[in-house]
Amino acid sequence: MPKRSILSSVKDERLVEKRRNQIIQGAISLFKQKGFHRTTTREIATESGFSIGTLYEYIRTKEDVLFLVYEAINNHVHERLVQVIEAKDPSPKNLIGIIDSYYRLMDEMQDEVTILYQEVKSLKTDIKEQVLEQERSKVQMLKEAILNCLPEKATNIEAELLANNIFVQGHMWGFRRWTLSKQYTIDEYIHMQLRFLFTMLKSEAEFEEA
Amino acid sequence: MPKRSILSSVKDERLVEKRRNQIIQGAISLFKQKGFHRTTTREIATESGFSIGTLYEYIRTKEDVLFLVYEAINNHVHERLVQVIEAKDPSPKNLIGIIDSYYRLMDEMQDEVTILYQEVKSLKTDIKEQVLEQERSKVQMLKEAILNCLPEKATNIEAELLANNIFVQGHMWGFRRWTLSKQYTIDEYIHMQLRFLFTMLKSEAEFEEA
Amino acid sequence: MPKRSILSSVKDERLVEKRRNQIIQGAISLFKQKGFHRTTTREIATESGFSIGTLYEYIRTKEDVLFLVYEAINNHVHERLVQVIEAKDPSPKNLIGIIDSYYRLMDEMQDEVTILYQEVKSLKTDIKEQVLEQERSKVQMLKEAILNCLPEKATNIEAELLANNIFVQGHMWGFRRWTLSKQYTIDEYIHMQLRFLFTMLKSEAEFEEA
Amino acid sequence: MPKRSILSSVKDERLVEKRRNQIIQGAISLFKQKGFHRTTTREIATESGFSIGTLYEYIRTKEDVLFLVYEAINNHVHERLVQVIEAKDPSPKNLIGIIDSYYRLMDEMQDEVTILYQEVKSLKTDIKEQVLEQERSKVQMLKEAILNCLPEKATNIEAELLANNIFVQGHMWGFRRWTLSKQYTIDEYIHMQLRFLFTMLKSEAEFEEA
DNA sequence: CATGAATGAGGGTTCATTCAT
DNA sequence: TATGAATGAACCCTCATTCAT
Repeated sequence: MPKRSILSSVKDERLVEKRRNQIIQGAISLFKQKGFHRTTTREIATESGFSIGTLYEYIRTKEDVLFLVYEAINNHVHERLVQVIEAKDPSPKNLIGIIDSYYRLMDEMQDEVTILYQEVKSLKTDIKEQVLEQERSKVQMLKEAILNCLPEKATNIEAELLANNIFVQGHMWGFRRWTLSKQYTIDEYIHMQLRFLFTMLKSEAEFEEA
Repeated sequence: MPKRSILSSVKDERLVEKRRNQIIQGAISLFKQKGFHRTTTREIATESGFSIGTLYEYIRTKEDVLFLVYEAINNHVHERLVQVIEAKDPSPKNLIGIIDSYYRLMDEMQDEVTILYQEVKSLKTDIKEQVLEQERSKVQMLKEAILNCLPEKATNIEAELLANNIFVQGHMWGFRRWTLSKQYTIDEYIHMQLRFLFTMLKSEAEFEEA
Repeated sequence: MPKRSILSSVKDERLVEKRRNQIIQGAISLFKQKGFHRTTTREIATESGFSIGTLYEYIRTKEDVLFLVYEAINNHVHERLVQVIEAKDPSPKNLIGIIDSYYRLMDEMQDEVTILYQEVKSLKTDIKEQVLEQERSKVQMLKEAILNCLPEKATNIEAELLANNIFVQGHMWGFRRWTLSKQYTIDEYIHMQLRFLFTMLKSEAEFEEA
Repeated sequence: MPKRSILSSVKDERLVEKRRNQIIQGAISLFKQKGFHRTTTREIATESGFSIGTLYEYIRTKEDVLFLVYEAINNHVHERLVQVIEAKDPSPKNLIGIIDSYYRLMDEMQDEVTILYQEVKSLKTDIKEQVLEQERSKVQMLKEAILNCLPEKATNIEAELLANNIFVQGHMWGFRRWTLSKQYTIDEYIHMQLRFLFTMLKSEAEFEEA
């Protein structure tokens, strides 16, 4: 899913890839701590391991860094999701596996997810579109998993909403862990959310069995 | 719930109240459009109807404005929630009313809610605590509404999670309306979320009846 | 001839006038030494007697300074020219006086004139138009002086060209004084140019007489 | 007239010559459009057809490029002038031919001449000396043409001034064509300037005849 | 000889904050 | 109390120049 729209003045594709990964790692680490606006381009350069001049050989503006970060986070989540879903045949049990994996992934990526929520609004429209499209595709994957694994239990439109709910509840664990984690472990959180889901879909039987 | 921690050099309490409301209205209007960081203190002053010097008679730093805004938004939601809940006796039907009101409130306050998500992280810790505490109290209200209106249908811990889910799903309507509103009207959204909730609580009967 | 198109964020008109004069003096002094591009805005601020922040209260961009300078120089020349021309009735003798004054003015303003030649090209078009219009009006004044003081000696179109020649020869004294001043004093230069002019206009008689 | 003071790290003289011509052509083309300061060394390298690294094999600093350009323009004008003057025997008619050629050359080289006026001032002194010396020699050529073609019509010192006037009026056509070309075609301009010149020199007879 | 990635000083500009009036 | 001119640290970004390959 490259579709790199960010231009670089450096020609060597491999180097661009490498440097951009450094930038992404550096930036994520800083954005986690202080957010996008409070992070300076010089800090990003230093954290990435090179000079400010070099940073600007690989991006055009600071906002490009934000997009690179969004894209990287989204790609990472997307790839993991594809792996999990494609590894399994459709079955209620496997739906549990998929959603469980998704929640755990969100747990691992707490900080990254928080970054996602910060500045989408202020991105230029075309870049914003891309970011939102990336989100949409992930909700679609969850929706199809529901429809495939529990056929005839949910209408298309119900599945869509449930997929959105799951998606956001995943983020919620990251976002609101300051309060949630006082009440539940990640295991308990997942277990309860899954039980609710299967109850909603009137599939308690399948849930217990699995 | 004043608990004003923001100091002002002006003594006249009434004036402080009035000016701060001007600030809050001006700032919300600007933050909606461009976010906190892209809004300047000068703009806030102008939008509030006075000069930059005057602005600084009522706040200490720009971050104070953010807190004032958070507090105002939270208070508004809180008051509305209290109104709805206290107006009704506990009953399944009234739980529907409460949650319905909550969702509609979130619909009205889409932009304000978006503001809430943007910069909490960068607040100084003590102020952050206050903001988070304000959130917590709203989740508690929802939780108690669930426990009171549908007694014995949910454990304490289940109600807590459901309240969190509802809370976040309300925000979600504001946050993700770019995609959700293509699929559902607000009425449909609320109806489906409510049906899911009552199904989870195995209270379909009560839901149909209401 | 104010027509100030340069915006300032400061309201007090008198102060704006005063500060802009400081800027103009400071900038001219620096542009004389190192040209526009090699002068930094910080240097302009310091030379003007205030901080960089204050400088930007009175201009929007560095290019504004250039325009202010152009305008000031042009206005100065214009005013002096108007004074001289209006003080005298039209007569051959007085044409000599006018042109003599013009050349001496150019002598005084050597450095300023050099600045005028430097960056007109890179100004934004609308501002450039203004600057060129200011030049045009001065050539017109010289042309009319010729036509009025030596009626029937030159056609309209000849007077136009002669005015242009005089105008540029005035600049030339400033521009090429590194070589001209080795050959002539300013008095000799003026005398010779005037004699050439009157010869061209076949008015040697009037020249000798005056 | 090589007298190359610009050092190159490349040894092969022929290559140096070739590369420098590329640089000069590229740079002139860019300086015409955006001036010296707004042109980057990278742009010069690209326009010249090679990399930034290679550019710096043939120059030491960006200012060297400016000198190379000055020198090339001056040489070009000089050579053309020499051709014209040496091709003709001294006669009033041929003076007209010489000056006419000079004006037409200036017309062709409008942009180049504009470049000449821009940055001489900021050159280092020794290089500046060379550029000015090159100018001086051209004025001398014009002066001698006047003295030779119209003997006894002008003193040495008058011829010097007239040569300067012609020299600058040639530039003026390039510099001020935005206004001059509204009034005259190049033919008319030249004709009038020549007529003025011959009148000044009291050689109307020779002018009409030629 | 040619290349182009790396460097970092320095440039233009902004904006939160102060303080004299 | 209200004003708004003044401040300067700090930001984003550019670009001449170098040097390892």
